[in-house]
This record gives sequence, C-alpha cells and structure tokens, in this order.
Amino acid sequence: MADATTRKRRPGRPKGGQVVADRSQLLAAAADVIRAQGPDATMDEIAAGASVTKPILYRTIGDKAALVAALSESLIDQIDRSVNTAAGSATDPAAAFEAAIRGYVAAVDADRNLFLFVNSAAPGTDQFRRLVDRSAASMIGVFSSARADVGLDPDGSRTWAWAIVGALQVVTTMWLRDNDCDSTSNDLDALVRDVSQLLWSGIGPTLGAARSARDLAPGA
Amino acid sequence: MADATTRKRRPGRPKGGQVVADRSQLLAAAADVIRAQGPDATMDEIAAGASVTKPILYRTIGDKAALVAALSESLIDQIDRSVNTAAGSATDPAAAFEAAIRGYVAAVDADRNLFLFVNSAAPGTDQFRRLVDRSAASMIGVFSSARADVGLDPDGSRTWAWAIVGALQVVTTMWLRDNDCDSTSNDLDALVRDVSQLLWSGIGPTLGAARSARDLAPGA
DNA sequence: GCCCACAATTTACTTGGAGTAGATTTTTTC
DNA sequence: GAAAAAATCTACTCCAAGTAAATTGTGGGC
Repeated sequence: MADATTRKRRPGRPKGGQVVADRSQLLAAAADVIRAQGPDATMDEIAAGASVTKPILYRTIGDKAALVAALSESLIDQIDRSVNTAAGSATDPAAAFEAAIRGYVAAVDADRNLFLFVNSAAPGTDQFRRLVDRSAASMIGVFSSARADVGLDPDGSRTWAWAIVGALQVVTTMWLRDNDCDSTSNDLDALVRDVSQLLWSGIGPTLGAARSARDLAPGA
Repeated sequence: MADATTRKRRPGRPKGGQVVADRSQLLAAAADVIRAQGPDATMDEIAAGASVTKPILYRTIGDKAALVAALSESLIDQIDRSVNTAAGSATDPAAAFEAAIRGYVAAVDADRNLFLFVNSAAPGTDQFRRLVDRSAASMIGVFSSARADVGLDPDGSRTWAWAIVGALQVVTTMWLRDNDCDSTSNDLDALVRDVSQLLWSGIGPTLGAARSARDLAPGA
C-alpha cells in the first residue's frame, strides 16, 4: 500500500524524473483496497486507497479489465502455489488430487474478496475467457502429456481443464455463500471429498496409466 | 413480439381496463430483441423492441435481474427438454449421459444470445447463485436418490450438480468463442466426448450401482 | 350531459461508475 | 530568468439502470 509519504500531492513534475507510484505499488494498493472494501470496490475507491488520482491509475494500469487481468495473475499464481503445496504432501495420487482441490478452496477462501473481484466478469465476455484460459494453463500441460501417453487426443486436455476450472469456480462460489459469516469448515471436508470423487474417477485412470507407461519407459 | 397495433401510443388510460402488454408478451418480445440484438441489449432497446416504454417494462417485469430470472426459467426449461429428449433416445446409460451433454450444448448453441444474456451475472452475485441453483435443481433429485441407494451422503448430490453446471457452463462458453462465426460441428463431437468421459467416470458407477440396487428391490 | 377523480402511459430526470480532456503546478533547459 | 516539458489533479462526459412527475385518456357521480 502506498503510504502517507505520497499523500495530498499538488500537481507538478516530480523531482528526479520519478513517477508518484509505479505499477507494482499500485497493484498492491489496489489489492489491499479490494480486500478491505470488498469486491464491489470502485475505481475511485481504489485510486483513493492508493493515494493517487484516477487518471494516474488509468495511465499506469490501464482500464478496469487490465486491473482485473493483472490482479488475476498474482491470484492465480497464489492459488497454484497453494495447490501444489497441498498436493505435494500426499503420496497417493488420488489423495494428492483431493489435497489439491482443498488447496484451491483454501486459497480462494483466504483471499475471498480478491477472488470475487477478479471473477467479476460475466461468462461470454473476453475478460472471462482470458481468465479461464489463464486458470486452465497450468493444468493443460499435465493432462496433455498424460493423455498422449495413453493414446488419447491431447486436444481434449484443454476441454478437461476448462471443465475442472468451471466446476471449481462454481462449487467454490456457491460454497462461499453458505460460509459468508460463519466459517464452519466441517462441510468443507465433505465438499472437497465429493468434488474430488466426481472428477478423479475420470482423470485418475488416465493419469495412472500414463504414469505406468512412463515407468516402463527406458531409463526409468 | 408486440406488433404495430400498439405503436406510437399517446399517454392515457386504455379502454376496457386492459394494460398495453402483459407479462408474457413482454417476456417474449424481450427474448426476441435479445436474440436479434445480442446479449448486450439494453433495457431501453428491449423496451423499444417490445413497443413499450421503459417504466412499463419495469412495472410489468421488474428490474433487470428479474428479467434475467424470468428468461432463465424458460431457457433452462428448454435446455432440460433438449437434454431429456437426447438422453431418452439412448439405451446405454453412458451413451445417454453423453447424449444429454450433447443436447445441452445444442440447446445453448441454438439460443446463443439468450444464453449469454441470462449468464450476464458475475460469479459471486446473488443472481449468479440463483441461476446455478435453478440449473442444478433438476439434477439434484436424480443424484440424491442414486447416492442414497448406494449409501453415499445425499447432500453431496448438490455439490455434484454444482460442479457439473459449472463445468458445462465454462466449457460451453469457451466453445462458443471458437465457433463464433463458423459453426464447425466437427470438434463438437470431440468436446462432448471428452466432457462426458471426464464426468461419467465419477457418476456412472454410482448411478449404475443404484440402478442395480433398485432392480433388486422387492417388486422389481 | 358535464365534470371530477383516477388509472395507465410517456417524457424527462436522477444516480452511479467508467473513462478522459484540459487546467495547474513544478522541474528542467537554454 | 523565461519558456518548454512533464507529471499531476480538477472537473467533466458518457452510458445504462432505474424513477418521479407531467400528460392524457377512461369511468362514475350528479
């Protein structure tokens, strides 16, 4: 968050050719405002929270879609880290998958407002599609090679990734409603188990077979 | 669509205590406008297309969320019909499931603009959640009994329905992008096959077991 | 048969947020 | 020291949602 050092500036060219706030500072400040004010934070509020005026925000970041895109980058990275960490601490592939889903939900829950802000685009908009593509990217590679090893069309991995992104998005969104105030993590376990059971049955055999195929490869 | 009989009315109380257009007429006209003008049709355009002024539209239908809710009712019914018809003409349960998904995509594709208009709500909004709940409703019943027969927690059927609704929504939305102008239905087959393969592996065994359990019940 | 109350409609407005143009102030350069 | 340049801020426009008040016609009382 840009602190009080840049507060109540008067117009004019700054010393040393510096700008009042660079892109990363503004993004961090925007994230803070959204976390505090909720997903309905307006561009005015975000600019004010960053101690900057709106034209600065627009000149530095771009329009609202660009802000969403930038924030989604970091949020998706954060979710990916949470997912990988959770999955890494499991031995059984099925357990790893379930843990990954738990990691996803946990990451979203931890940054609820940012998740909702980033997901403020309606399906059908370019923004939405970019977000889905970006979210699916990390999955596609995994599925693609696994499917190829098993003789399945690698193009289908994109479809699988889309489906999983959609399933997780809706399930998580709907789950956030019920836990709006009270964070009863009891039924979270059941939720994660159910989703993972539904999806793993389709994925697991393919991945398992691929792994076996790779284990049989020379040099394994 | 309200035709030219009610065009260029001057203000004033109509004869016979009738209103200028009733709810169902307005909804039909709105759907026509959206089909023609695209999912970004404004309330002004919809009112104009129905040969009615905006306050009439608001008094008869409600706000935009109410319009979306009303249109989603009929669209979801239409999709459900398409799904059931498609699934009914298959013998194998797995084939029926795949046919159902094909029916879903086909129905959405046939009413693309209306689908996008109805799905114009961002995840996290009440509108979105209502739509998901409504879309999931018809699935929940099926899953719930099937899961109960197998000894699974029936509550999980809601989660399954949410996940499937989300998967289909995203996959279909993303698919619409690529087929924006040219309707190459070649890859549609692959898409449907992939999605159905992913989801059926999780559902099929449960449903199959439930069916067997029911077949073993007294009086079968 | 005339007039007043009332109902449905239209015009024209307000509101709120995204995005932008032009005025304003300070630094730099000649 | 003055003019040009660079970055900023104030104040605006635009668009769509939603609404209030003016407008015009119908129906009933006398």
